[in-house]
Amino acid sequence: MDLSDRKRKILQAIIDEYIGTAEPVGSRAISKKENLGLSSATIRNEMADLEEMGYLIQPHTSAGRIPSDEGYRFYVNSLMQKYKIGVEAVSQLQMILENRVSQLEKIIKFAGAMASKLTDYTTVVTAPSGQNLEIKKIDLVLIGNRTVMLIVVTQTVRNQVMNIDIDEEVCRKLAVILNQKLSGLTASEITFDRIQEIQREIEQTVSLSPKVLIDIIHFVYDTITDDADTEIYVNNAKSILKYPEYSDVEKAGKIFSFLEDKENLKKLVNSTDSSGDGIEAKIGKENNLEIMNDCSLVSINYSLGDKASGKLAVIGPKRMNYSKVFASLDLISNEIDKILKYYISDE
Amino acid sequence: MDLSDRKRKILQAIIDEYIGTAEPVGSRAISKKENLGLSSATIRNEMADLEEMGYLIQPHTSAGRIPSDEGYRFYVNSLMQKYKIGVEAVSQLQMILENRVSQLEKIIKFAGAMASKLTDYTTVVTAPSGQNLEIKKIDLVLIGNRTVMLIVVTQTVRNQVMNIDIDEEVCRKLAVILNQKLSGLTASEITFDRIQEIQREIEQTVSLSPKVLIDIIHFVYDTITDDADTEIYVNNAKSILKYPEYSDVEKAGKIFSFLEDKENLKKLVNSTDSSGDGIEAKIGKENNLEIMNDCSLVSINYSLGDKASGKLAVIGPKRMNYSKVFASLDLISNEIDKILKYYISDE
DNA sequence: TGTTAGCACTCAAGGTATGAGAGTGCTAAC
DNA sequence: GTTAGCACTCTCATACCTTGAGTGCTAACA
Repeated sequence: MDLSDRKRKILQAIIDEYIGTAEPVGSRAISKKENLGLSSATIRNEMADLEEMGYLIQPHTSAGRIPSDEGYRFYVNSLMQKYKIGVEAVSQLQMILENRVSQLEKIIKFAGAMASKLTDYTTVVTAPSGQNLEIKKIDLVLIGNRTVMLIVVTQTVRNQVMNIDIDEEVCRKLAVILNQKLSGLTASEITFDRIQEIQREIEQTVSLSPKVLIDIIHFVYDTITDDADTEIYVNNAKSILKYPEYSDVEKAGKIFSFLEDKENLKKLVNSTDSSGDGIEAKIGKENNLEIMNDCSLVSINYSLGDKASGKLAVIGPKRMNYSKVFASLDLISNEIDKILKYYISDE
Repeated sequence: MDLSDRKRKILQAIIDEYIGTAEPVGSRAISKKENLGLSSATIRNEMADLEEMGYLIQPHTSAGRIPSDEGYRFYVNSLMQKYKIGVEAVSQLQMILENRVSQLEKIIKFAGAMASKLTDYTTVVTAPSGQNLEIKKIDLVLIGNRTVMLIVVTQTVRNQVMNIDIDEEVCRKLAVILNQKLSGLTASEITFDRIQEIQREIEQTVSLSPKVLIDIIHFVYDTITDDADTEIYVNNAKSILKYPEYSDVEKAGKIFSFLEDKENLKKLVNSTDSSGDGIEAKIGKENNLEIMNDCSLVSINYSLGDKASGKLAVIGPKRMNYSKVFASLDLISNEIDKILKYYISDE
């Protein structure tokens, strides 16, 4: 299955060209542009071979060739040139980040925005699950008549509201117990057993009707362990409309619907490999999703030390500038890692 | 400037028709559909009059007429029929809301989602400014080495992070003082003078380097008064692509860019009347914004008692179904008001 | 005086033919 | 193994024509 050096060069030239123009590329164009010293006829023969091998597709007899999914795959794996991001961009990114040590969420949103700015494609970024973040503090605040807000502080803040009939005094006592028992743990370490232990402790200290107590216990447990609404942020969705492959409004609309459907988007993004710290590209059908057949998803994991991790991904046309996207994601994820490591360090 | 009854009926019929079809409507169509007992020739004469008066426009000589901005305006002010929302939809909305008394943010997001579901247009919803919400509690939590998070609880939670070198003990003391001095107030009541008063109090109780103290004071003041990032949520942006007036990808792209540009979107939405509790429609050029020339913005204020208010708005083609949009916004804002009133009541 | 039928006219939209251009595959010669 | 040359194919843009919807005007009618 390996290709002659000449075939590789030709395939690379075709894909590079196609990425730029979105037009099928012909033999003449290649023989002119590249200085391979070959005539178009020779290139034609090679192209016919490459097509037979499955790397190229001919939309119709008298058109040039475009890369197949396999062609892109080969390109990404073996042919692609390394893209070098300009020094100005890098130092600008670093500068902004340094002045922006702030909430986790802001950093994450910023990462997405930055990626879409560098690549000019749509980006998707998910917040870390929070299940592995240490609970710094828990608070219970009365914010209205019969309305209590539970606030869980980790690197970020999660809050939830419940209607229940308790007074400020009780609130305070409950908060003290919850803090004693839970702070320092991570959400994933908190089992329902542990919470029930707390329930017994509360029974001894505070006088509450059993129903209210049970409600509170469930409330606390749910709030802490609920991971359903890990956020997912989409940036620059409109860039989709820039690419000729979506000039069909019908098609564009479908992609937009998909990008607004956070649940399925999460599924897609989470279907990428979560273990490594490398970049993963899923090209067209590799995504196993009808709507992504004409798109590629390039993703990278960023991490908060060893505690939790999220994903930063780019969604774009299959003929995206992979090398630029790879370089951008790599850069951002590295810089963000640095910041986050500093930001959550405990010593 | 008043119109004969017949002209009104004809104008109404034309706009109703155009709202449905997005095609210029001709005299024959009107004379057939409406049972006015008039021939197309008569209608034609009336239409010529209406055009002269500025209510209608003829895209080209041999086409039917479409409403002008003034035509829509007249329609909205005087002609429009009341739309009745189905009982099922209403009771469904009420049911969901009742089971969903939860954070302010969630309610707001839900309002936007619901409006876009009812109308099938793009909706925009802004959170209340927070400046008039009472501070329930303030907390200061150490979340990492030299990293402090300030948490301000009102009906909602705002948090901000700062790098500063203090220990847990100091944190706690500061939190106590801040709570004593600030809880119960609204952000708008907090002046820098007042904060400086607190600064003096801190100086007496806690030993801190002057620089750190000043940093903290600024940090607190900024976090509380910062209103820059009041959120704005966009729903169902993709619906734009459904309407033939945006089948031009170019045009659609511009609208999308605009919808992603939160700052300018806020400006647009906030340019609507904020005092009343009625519905306001801005049609085409009335928005004073190039990009909105072919769109209408219909908005309503919702309120949290008398304390703060936000906006719920629909953005759609000028030929939107105004009467349905009006009814939907009215319904949702009413229901949300009810819930919020209950939710923030203090007694 | 208001309404209507009739007719000539206009214009956009859609279908068809045509030609140019890009690109291919194949063959034969180098 | 490489290349020049040629016939062939297919898309795209253009021009042209037809069709149909709709108008404005005029003259006749109630």
